[in-house]
Amino acid sequence: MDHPDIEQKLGGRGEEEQETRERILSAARQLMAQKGYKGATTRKISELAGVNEVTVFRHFKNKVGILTELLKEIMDVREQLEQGLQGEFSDLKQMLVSYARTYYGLLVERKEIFMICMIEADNHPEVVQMFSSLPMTAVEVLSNKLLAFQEQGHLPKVDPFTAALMFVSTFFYAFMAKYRVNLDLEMVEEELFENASEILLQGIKGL
Amino acid sequence: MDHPDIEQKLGGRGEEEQETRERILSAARQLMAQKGYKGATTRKISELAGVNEVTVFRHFKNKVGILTELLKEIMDVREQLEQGLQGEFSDLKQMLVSYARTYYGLLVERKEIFMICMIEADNHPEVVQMFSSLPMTAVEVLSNKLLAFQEQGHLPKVDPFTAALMFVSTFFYAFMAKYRVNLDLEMVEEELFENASEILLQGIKGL
DNA sequence: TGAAAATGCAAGTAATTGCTTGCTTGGCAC
DNA sequence: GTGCCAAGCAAGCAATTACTTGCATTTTCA
Repeated sequence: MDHPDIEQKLGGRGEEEQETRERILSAARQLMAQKGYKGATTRKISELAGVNEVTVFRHFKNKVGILTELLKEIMDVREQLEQGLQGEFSDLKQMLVSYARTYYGLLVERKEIFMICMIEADNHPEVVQMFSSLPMTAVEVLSNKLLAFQEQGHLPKVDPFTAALMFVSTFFYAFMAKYRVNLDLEMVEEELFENASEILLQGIKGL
Repeated sequence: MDHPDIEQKLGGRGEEEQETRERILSAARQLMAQKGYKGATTRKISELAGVNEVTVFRHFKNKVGILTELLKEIMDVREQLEQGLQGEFSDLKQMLVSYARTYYGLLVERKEIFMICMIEADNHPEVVQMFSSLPMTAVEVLSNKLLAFQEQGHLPKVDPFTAALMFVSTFFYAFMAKYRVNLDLEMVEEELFENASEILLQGIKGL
């Protein structure tokens, strides 16, 4: 038995095993995002996963073990963001729209984990470290790109950091409103990407 | 004894009493913001407040009683935001800077309560209602103001909602970064207000 | 089929948590 | 003084929580 964290699927079987483990993780992910770490009791997790509570402890050393496992899911954020900026774009606006899509998509895709991070920031130091990576990474990556544009003479002298911050914040806010506060923004996401990109480029005073 | 929520300071004394009550509230505010509602145990609250645990229950019916009391502190947000837009401004930029100051100041002033709301959104329905007021109210208020400007012909046809969302998000993000994730933005707030207002108006492509 | 591995079930444990009760103490007003 | 009221103190209580142990049962694969 021990802790099968190491063995992946060595023997013939391992599918069922991963299935159970995955169900536990999924239940924990959902509950912790909703109720917080403390609110997600091991009993509730096991019930939602449809397994006995003991099984949870057979798969994970303890409750924090589950959390740390979940946290691994946001490790590769920076890479993904940078990758989203690799391609060639017809113009600056297309790049911004694309970046918005990537970032917002990333948030939605892992909404539970991000919620957990938001909620548990102060309680688990590991979380802070992991979490701080995302919001500022997103700003940094875009900021650097804008700076590059600027140095090529394609942009006048505005503060690229502030610009990046404004842009990224917008989608974070929209994300939070929709998935945390359950507010309807009354706006299609794609439309928001377009509008925000336009405004960031031209300003509201227009040309 | 009962619950002195009603009696304010009728008799001669009542100062000491309010003092204790205030210390309890303050401790709870701090702890709940840090550790969440569950993490802020009544024992920890009493310790931080420097009173006996029983005293807590002499002042509040139960633990939720403390929370609901704290939540009252964000009821008047809309008014304050609208008030901040009442005065006369020399130009649009000054108005934006002023609005940014008001909004950000509001967040900082009541950071603990807002943190509690963020954390506890799903667990306490009353919280959701209270909380949803702020973020979208801030957007709405500004959005309406921009719309008015637009109707007066002072602004071209951009989506005022998106513009307001971008603007408000920026300071919310900055606030979260500083007070939740403890990230240093390496930027003076006042400078951020200026830069963001400039960008919102002119865009990064400049005139 | 048969051994091994994974899961279920029953029960329990020590710690924590929200909250109560009964009693004492100390300060203020009359 | 005397009576009142807030607060402290000691103790406890019932529920919950993370986690364990021992054993029976099922599933899987060779």
